[in-house]
Amino acid sequence: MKKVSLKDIADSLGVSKALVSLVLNGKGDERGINKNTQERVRVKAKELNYVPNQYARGLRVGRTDTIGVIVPDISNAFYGKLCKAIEQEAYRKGFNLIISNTYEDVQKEKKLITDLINRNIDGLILASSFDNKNELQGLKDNDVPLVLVDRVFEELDIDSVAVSNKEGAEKAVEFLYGLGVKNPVCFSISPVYISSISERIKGYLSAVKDVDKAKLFQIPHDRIQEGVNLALSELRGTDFDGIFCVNNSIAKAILKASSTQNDLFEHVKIVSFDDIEIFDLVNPKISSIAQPIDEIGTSAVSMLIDRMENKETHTIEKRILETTLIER
Amino acid sequence: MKKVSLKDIADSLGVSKALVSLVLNGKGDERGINKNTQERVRVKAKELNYVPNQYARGLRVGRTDTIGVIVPDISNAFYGKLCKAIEQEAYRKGFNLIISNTYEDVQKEKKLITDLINRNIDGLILASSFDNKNELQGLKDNDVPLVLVDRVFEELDIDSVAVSNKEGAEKAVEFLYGLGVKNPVCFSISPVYISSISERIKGYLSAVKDVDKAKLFQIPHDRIQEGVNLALSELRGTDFDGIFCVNNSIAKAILKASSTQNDLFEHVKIVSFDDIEIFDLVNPKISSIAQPIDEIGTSAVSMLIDRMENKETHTIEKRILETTLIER
DNA sequence: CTGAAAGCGCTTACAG
DNA sequence: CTGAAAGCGCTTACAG
Repeated sequence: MKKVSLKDIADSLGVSKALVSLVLNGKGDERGINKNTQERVRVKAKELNYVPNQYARGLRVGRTDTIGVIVPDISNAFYGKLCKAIEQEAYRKGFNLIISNTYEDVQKEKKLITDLINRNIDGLILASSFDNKNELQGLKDNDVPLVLVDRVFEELDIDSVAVSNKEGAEKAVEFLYGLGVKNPVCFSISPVYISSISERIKGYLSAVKDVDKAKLFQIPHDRIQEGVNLALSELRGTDFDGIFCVNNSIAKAILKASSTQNDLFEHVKIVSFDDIEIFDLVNPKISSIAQPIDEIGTSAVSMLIDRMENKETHTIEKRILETTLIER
Repeated sequence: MKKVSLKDIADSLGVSKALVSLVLNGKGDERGINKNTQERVRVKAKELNYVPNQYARGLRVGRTDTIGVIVPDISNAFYGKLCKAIEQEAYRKGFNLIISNTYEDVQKEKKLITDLINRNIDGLILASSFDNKNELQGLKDNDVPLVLVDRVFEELDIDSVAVSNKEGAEKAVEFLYGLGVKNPVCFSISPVYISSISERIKGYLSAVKDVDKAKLFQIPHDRIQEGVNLALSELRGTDFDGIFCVNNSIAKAILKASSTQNDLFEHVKIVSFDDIEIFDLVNPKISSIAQPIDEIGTSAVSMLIDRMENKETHTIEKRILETTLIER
């Protein structure tokens, strides 16, 4: 049961492959091919259940209509929604997606990037875990259209979409003060070199009133619950009364901890980066800094397509979107 | 800046493309190619930053090492985790994934399937929204290796992986009775023709003691909150004292509703299909029927690869995995 | 030990 | 209005 090819259609109709190709690609009129012939081709193609071989086509025209997407972890609510937004926009514009996760593993990220390039993707949307901008420089040299999302590299000339992380964090901390909080601490996640995280930390440090009393916890990303529990036991008995969480994973771990040590949170206000639906359902109340996820995804796709379509011209754009405070 | 091809390496070394191809595919020793020549080829390939063109390769060998995955919605916790499990196993075995969402849109599902076939995927993992098995029959005729996950079609001879939905639902309802519940109702989701959902409903109906008092709500999948609110207001004042939710989306809507009408839930026990992390963090307590998501994903991938490797032989396998009751 | 050649299925100048 | 031919970059018998 071999697949049907252009030649099969051509032979059974007594015309050339070229003609069939032209008709099926909608260039029949433009090339003045007999209406009747065109119709016969289309009918026969349908009858034989013809499916063009995209590999042959890709080889010939050098385009694959496929976009690669690499994120840390698609099962994280933020990246899940981001991928959904990217997928919808890409689909609308006729592109398929190859999605992969790095789980913050730099080696895996390197391998994935090579894999995707091997597969001749037309472009790449990347939320990178790299600590080193040199890795990306290589990618850029490779001439693959690239847009960074969520996590960016200031020093590199690469298109990117992200939110104003520092300002968002400042907004969060100021909100805590507004609620009467005196000593807000920051629960951050490591690795800290990720731009989004480091910016949020900067925001905390810049907004905190008494820098000497500022407290910053670095929770390892692969042992979040453990780290959060540790931090909380360290804080117990001190005069902290507010927590700024740099992302939703931290906030979830705090929620989990709160189920066994509810007392600790009676007089503690919490605000977290990332708005996730859980926050609507739980106690203690967690306010949040919401990111415009759909807009991030849509922007990333359209910037990437722009970049693909006119590679040479076109200056670098580093788009920064605003966050929204959601009070609870 | 053209991409480097086999020919470039061959020319610059004064050997043939064939030799370069052989060496780079690790067949140098097997074909007895001079160790020294092999080394020169590898060094040169690295130096020129050679990346093989997978489209040319795919065209030639008829394999793409790519698996298509179609799910209703990757931003749903269940499918997000399922995709993660699939991705990890596929990556381990050297395959990439093309992931797409249908959002329960049958037309989109049809188009996506055609798209993926056009892209010459080696196989497809599908959680289908089809109400009609004929759609899938077409796919099967097309000879694309296929494994159904989560949602299956009893009547079709297609490999599949799912859990024992009916038994899981029975377990859930029996658990409610064990807690002293007298009148458990069922919150289901429509469309009801989805196998997983219909099986869970069957389970509820078979486990419920007083069939005359059994109550089944069909909540439309695209207006869940609204439907749940409506159902709850209908139930208010009746003697219902237990809810079985057919999936996590329903349970989340109930949680949301509970924040404004907490009183309603004081004497109502809840159990839901799908175990999601929120359940650890909220009130009212929600027990759950957990699915072995990782195992579903891993099984799907290995069954698919099996199927790809020996298409003709190999009988159909409909794998059913067990669920676990998680009491809260 | 190595090379020349065919061919995967398509698209696109070119020719008539 | 239509066809013959080249060529995208690779792999794999075949020949020596």
